[in-house]
Amino acid sequence: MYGVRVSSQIQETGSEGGEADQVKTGTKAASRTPPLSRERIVAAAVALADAGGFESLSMRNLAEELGAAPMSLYRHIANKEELLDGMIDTVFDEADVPSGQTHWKAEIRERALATRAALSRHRWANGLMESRTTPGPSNSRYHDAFMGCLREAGFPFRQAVHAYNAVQSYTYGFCLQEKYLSFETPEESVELATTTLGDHADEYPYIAEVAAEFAKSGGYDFDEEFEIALDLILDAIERPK
Amino acid sequence: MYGVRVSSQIQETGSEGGEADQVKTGTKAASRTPPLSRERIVAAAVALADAGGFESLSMRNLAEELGAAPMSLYRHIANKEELLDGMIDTVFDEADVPSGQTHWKAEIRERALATRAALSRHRWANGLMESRTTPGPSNSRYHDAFMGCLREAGFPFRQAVHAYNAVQSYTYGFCLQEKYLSFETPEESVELATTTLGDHADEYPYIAEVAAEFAKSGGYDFDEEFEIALDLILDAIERPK
DNA sequence: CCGCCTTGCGTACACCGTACGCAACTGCTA
DNA sequence: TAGCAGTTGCGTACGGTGTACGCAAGGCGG
Repeated sequence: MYGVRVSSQIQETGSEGGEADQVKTGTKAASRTPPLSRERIVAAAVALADAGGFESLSMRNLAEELGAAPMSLYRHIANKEELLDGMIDTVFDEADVPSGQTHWKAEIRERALATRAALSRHRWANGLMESRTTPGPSNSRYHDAFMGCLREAGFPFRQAVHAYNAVQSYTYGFCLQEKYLSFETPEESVELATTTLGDHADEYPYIAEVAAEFAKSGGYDFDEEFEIALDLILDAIERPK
Repeated sequence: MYGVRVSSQIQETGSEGGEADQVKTGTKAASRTPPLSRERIVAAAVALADAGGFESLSMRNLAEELGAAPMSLYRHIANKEELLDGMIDTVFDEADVPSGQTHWKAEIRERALATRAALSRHRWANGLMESRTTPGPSNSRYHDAFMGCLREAGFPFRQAVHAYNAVQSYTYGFCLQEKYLSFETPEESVELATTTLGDHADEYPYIAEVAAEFAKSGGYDFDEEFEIALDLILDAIERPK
């Protein structure tokens, strides 16, 4: 979890030969590194946070990953906050989905799945969202399309808002918890539970039950669980009330 | 948002009857500050983060708030991570609720409301939860009681898990979004919307509609909205399926 | 060829979490 | 009562962070 190198994907991709020498704007010869740009920086930041964890995303690490000096980045982004905004926006971009292809219920379902997929590809995103307040274009597009899907399906305004709220909140919340719990195998879940419980297993009988049940039934399937309550919510929305 | 003083509430809480004060080395005179302790430190950290925002919570600021030197805190907590764990645990403590008093539906509803109340009293908590992995006692108690309420009400194990997941995810997710959007007055919401939209109002027609609707109907009532979809979910859980 | 404008970077600063070791106080035991 | 061990507070210092500032070197229009 340290000094992770992600560069192969990011910087120039082709620089096999390590003579990344003339950082210089080489008077001749193809200068190895392509020029910095906002997009290249943001993409590298996303890749770095994905690979090395959010805490490894420092301006210095990022610069190194890009083969540049730390302060060079500031020619393209105002500050780290803006960088984070950009990163969040790429997540929303990934979470978007073509609209108007199917029944609203299928589309909303797909949107929720895509959102969860994007958020679990970039585990740092969920925690980051809460601190961001200036949405980027993909963010706006994403939310607009989501709301649009419901309105176009004929939901009256208020109902559309309620549906939007229910699905969106559930999705974010699920991803949050998913990361919070984050055990991925049955053994892990049991281990976590026993660690958590310590010797107080009898103090928390219902947690103990959950641990025991999942231990014997082969663990917790996050995908399945996500969809079960999602469908519950979608059905509830559909119902005339 | 700077140099916020929170001390009045924190230090000296027990001064009421307490001339048990000079635990201090005070050769003379009632030395003002009670001795440091883990609880006092955690409580001060919560108060500081509440008042000054999470970013103002540095060990140095916290120490100053407590009238101590930065390094003194480390006699009582291993490191900042542990401090954060403690802070989260106090939030869960606040979010808990007496159990077994009423019908499960009323109790779960109340639990969700209490959770939201605690999370919005401490706006830093939601973003913090995602990084914590070692739950404290209040955390375990909270989750155990929640699950216990459902099991005691007769839900079979799997169903209880689904219900737990639906309500819990929705609640966390709502609070996350609430903070993310965080406008509190109609004017604010309109302002935010127009800022967000910029001159591209026609690019995001559905967001624009939301802004317009809420502008004329007196803003967005988070409390009401939370409960509407919450009840939707609770009803869906209740239904035999 | 000259000057301007953009891009990259080296240095420096304030702030962060915290390792380490000393000093002062407490409470015990002789 | 003297001494000693243990606990608590703190001063100093180190390596990390984000980033202000100003210089240097290319690209480019005149």
